[in-house]
Amino acid sequence: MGQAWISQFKGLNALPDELRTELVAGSKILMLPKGTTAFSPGQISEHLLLLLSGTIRVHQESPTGRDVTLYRVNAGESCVLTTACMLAFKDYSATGVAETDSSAAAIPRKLFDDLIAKSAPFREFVFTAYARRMTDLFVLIDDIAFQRMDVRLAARLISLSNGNAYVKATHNSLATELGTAREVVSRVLGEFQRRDWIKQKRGQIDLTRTDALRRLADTGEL
Amino acid sequence: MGQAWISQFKGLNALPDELRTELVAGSKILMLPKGTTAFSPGQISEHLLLLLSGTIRVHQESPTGRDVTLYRVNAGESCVLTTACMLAFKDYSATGVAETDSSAAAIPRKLFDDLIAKSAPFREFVFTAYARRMTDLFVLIDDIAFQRMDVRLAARLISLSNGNAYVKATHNSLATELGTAREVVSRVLGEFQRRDWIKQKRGQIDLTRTDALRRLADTGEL
DNA sequence: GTCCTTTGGTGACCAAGTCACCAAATCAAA
DNA sequence: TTTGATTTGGTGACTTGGTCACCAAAGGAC
Repeated sequence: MGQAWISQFKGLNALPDELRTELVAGSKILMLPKGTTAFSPGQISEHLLLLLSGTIRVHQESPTGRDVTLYRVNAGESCVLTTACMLAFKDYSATGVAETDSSAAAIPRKLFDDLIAKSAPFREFVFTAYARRMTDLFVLIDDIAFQRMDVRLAARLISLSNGNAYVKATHNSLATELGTAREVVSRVLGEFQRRDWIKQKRGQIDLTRTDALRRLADTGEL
Repeated sequence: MGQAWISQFKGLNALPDELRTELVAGSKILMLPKGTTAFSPGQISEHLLLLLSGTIRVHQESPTGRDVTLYRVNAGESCVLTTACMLAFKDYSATGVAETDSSAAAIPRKLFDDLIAKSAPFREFVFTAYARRMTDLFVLIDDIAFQRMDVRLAARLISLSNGNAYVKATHNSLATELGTAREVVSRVLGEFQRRDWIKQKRGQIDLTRTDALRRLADTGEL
């Protein structure tokens, strides 16, 4: 496997070769089988994770016992939430769980700090990741506060389908995705099925009219 | 006024004297009269703002035309949202407006970048601020998604009162605070008044039973 | 005073969240 | 392979929150 992984991160292209080598040499490859907790509240993180394959779902458990998905980290992205804690010695309140078998390059705190100090392109890489996540959170807030559930669910089905004609998910997991209740998901899916936009199976939803779902997601109509 | 301002930021105490001097010398004091926009989407920010006095309300206007308060920046805090954009050249989607007459030290991008490179304590200062804001956003998401309106409104009234027995706000501005509709605020305030917890005047709310409000805010009961 | 704008009140209605169930599918252990 | 437990999904009644369409009172400008 060697050094190939670093080329996945276009933000790191701008790094001079010597730093790229240093980065690859100083970090470890981590395997995260599906379901592994990549980070969680309370444990202070000693690494910045750069996700090489798979996806990590970052979610938050509410004091009230419920759960929302905050965002996903995809292959080629960094898990920047932990860096704030790495340098600030504070703990965060969100949990990251590998949603599929995943692998990541783990950059130790010391190396991370060195690179931040030494390299402007690396700084830009890190701050871009921050900006990206903040923006994701703003969009999420807007969605939760102002968007109708059917619109949000349609959008989420499309995004979870990854271009396939089906989504593997239970009503419960979709409810967690959107921070709502299972019954609400059941109702909305029932309505989608009544319109023949989807077909429901146990633990799976087949999308038969992606166009209609997309239209609802985009325009909020029909 | 001289160099005194820097002592307001305890995160900057750890900086060596020479960097403190450099920081003070290289930044400008900015006056932000009430209502001034400190930053807004589209305009690329060239400074990191350290708020010396007053408060800045950071809010987001939704595509749907509505508005939520994301968080407030108080005196002694930094307005870290803009830094992500400063270094990442991306624009954010939130607006910061001075809520009272305010003043801030503005650190130019180049100096900010220099300090990040040179000083570990400065890095810690910046990343701590990030961690703090991210946490604020997580709490907000949780609130919007899972908390009842009466509980949220009671909490907000207490926090906006700043220990006084009144809050200067219209139903409309409170609705924006919480990302809800004016009618909802009117209803809940009506209920509070019926219980003699508050007295409503035009543009102002007198808190007569802070204890009851606090109890509702804390426990979600009564 | 007379407008006009801002602020607040209200009822009817729709959407979303909660509660309390139940039924079917699946899985594991006996 | 049968049985029992668990997971998943369906549903109706009810509460809370958001929207719509008004209207009325208060305060400022002229």
